[in-house]
Amino acid sequence: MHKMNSKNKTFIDKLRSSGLRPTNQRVEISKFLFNRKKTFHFTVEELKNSMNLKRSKKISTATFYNTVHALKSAGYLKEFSLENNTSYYDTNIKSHHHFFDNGKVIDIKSDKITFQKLPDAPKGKKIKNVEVVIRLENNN
Amino acid sequence: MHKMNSKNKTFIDKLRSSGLRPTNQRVEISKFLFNRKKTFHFTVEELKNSMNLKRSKKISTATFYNTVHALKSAGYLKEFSLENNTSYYDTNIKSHHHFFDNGKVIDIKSDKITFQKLPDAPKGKKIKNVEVVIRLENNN
DNA sequence: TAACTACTTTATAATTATTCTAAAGTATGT
DNA sequence: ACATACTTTAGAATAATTATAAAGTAGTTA
Ligand SMILES: [Mn+2]
Ligand SMILES: [Mn+2]
Ligand SMILES: [Zn+2]
Ligand SMILES: [Zn+2]
Repeated sequence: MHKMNSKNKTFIDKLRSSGLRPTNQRVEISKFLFNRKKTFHFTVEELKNSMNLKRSKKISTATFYNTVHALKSAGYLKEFSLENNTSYYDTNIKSHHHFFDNGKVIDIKSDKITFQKLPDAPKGKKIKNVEVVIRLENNN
Repeated sequence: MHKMNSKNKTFIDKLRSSGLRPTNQRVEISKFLFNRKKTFHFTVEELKNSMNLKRSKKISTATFYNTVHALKSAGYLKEFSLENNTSYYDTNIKSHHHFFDNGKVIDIKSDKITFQKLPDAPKGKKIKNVEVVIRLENNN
């Protein structure tokens, strides 16, 4: 028994177009991920904790993992890594750059960085994308 | 009871200067890591397997982890991440760039990439380093 | 609407990478 | 050679993730 407003329509389409039944859990997760103005960078554990905190009926860990993987396979999420052993996900699926500031991740739009010189791909290979990480530290 | 040639001297100094006693295990690992012409990128598990394969007396997993961490803390190794949840280490400790080609990592010297435009650091922050990953795919 | 079936969720077990623990072994100074 | 602090090691513990399989639900279809 759940209501459905026009806002949710988008997510339902996103899910259906990925061959995923728009179950309650999936719609809720999609809403949480995509219904925001700024890019969202997260781990599955963070996603689970922040969503389940507010819910009486918790969504299971497995469903968070399943849904994030499905959305990634469908091309709605991008995976990346910091230097620990946890997967991060990015709601910005376009090729782009990042500031890394002590575990905090900030997007840099692709056109904010341009190259003067870039190496050629080794023979038999071609460049798929070029992504830059700018690591930050505090002044002084 | 172990012999010691002049080749090992370097590694012993490296270890001593890091406050580490040059035990047999640490010297062997250092030799394996640093006694090569090209940069070496590896996971602890890979290191352990390739070294222990050739040895009758195996070095323990804990010692591989301990030694790699110690060498990293001493500044002789750099840690980085691909998009799985495993730590990689790099014997090239200078800031530099990489090609990523299906799990294979290739160094790009810093001066092979130069920038035309780079964003400013957010206020209160400064740039520590800028590293580029060029992802490759096969032609056609 | 009832029934059917394939897909989904979930609790729980398993796996992988890594770290911790504490006992036995070793390097270094005296 | 002795003492002592540092090291190695097997094995237990932890964290992130994936697998399993039983119970539940969505999208048909009758
Ligand atoms: Mn881990
Ligand atoms: Mn893992
Ligand atoms: Zn991003
Ligand atoms: Zn490198």
